[in-house]
Amino acid sequence: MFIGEYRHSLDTKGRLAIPVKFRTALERGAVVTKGIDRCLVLYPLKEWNVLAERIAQLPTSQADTRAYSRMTLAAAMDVSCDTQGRIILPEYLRDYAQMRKSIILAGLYNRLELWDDNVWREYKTRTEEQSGDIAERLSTFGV
Amino acid sequence: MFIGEYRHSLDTKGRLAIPVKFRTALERGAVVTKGIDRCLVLYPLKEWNVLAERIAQLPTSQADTRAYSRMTLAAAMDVSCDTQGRIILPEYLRDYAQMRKSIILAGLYNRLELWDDNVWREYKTRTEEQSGDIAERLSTFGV
DNA sequence: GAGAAAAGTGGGAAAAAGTGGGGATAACTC
DNA sequence: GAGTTATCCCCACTTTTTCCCACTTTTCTC
Repeated sequence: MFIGEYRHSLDTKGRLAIPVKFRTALERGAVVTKGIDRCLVLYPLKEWNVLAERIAQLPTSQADTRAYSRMTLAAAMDVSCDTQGRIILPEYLRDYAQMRKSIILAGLYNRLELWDDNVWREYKTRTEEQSGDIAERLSTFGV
Repeated sequence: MFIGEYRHSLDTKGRLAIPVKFRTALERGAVVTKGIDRCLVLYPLKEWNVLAERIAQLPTSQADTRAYSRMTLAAAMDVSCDTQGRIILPEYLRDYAQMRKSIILAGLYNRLELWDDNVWREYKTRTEEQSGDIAERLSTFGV
């Protein structure tokens, strides 16, 4: 399971090293896609398949669901670690997540989130200020 | 299954290279036709047959379904990869999708969508603005 | 805290993928 | 049936990707 925060750097070829701990969980294949709040999400293939299957079932007749499947499925890209344990992030995903050089890898149990360092810091300061309010609202979910 | 976004270019002969990953899925035959939102859709023959069968069942009494079957069935053209892994897009389809040189191939699980680069970018900016609303409405589908 | 091992980073070279165009063959026209 | 047009095949070039080696930094061990 993925937990913890790591900072690695993106090289000029768009490669990102995966922490060793996580490599075995991804060696049977993985998929990166867009996440909410300008981050990327990396799923092990098994996790991804569940998600993709559900999205593929959505009707193409409605503009909403068409847009949603285009954004999630077309944005997804299957990746695998090279012999050095790195994955390649396609340009269109790096653009979306405003990635420069310093990248944060955040473990979220069944998935890894990838953030540009700056975006991550901004997000953190923004949410930490509101952490009290957020906690309040979470009570609905039994947390 | 098709996922990911690829940018390839259309040459003067109307040929478009298919990403290597996808070629095996299409080597038993494929069909291109008009899609909604000014894009083209490329189906492996098997997927196409399912769709065609379903369209053929639609009632001819309603103007909507008549228009839809005409658009999809009459516009359809069967294509196959040449020895370089390219397909030829007929002129009337290129015109419909306003295709110039730079083309986006978007994997959507059971099919590939083909977009002119400009149209794709426009569509994306338009939908990204509304992405919050879309997510809200999608909750209806349990996503 | 020094040395060894492991993890992460960078770049050059080989291989693969994508692109462009010439020319042979087939089809179509008058 | 000759000429024109379109289609397909093949070759050659360019760009991108992948593989591999080497270096740096961090972590661990004694």
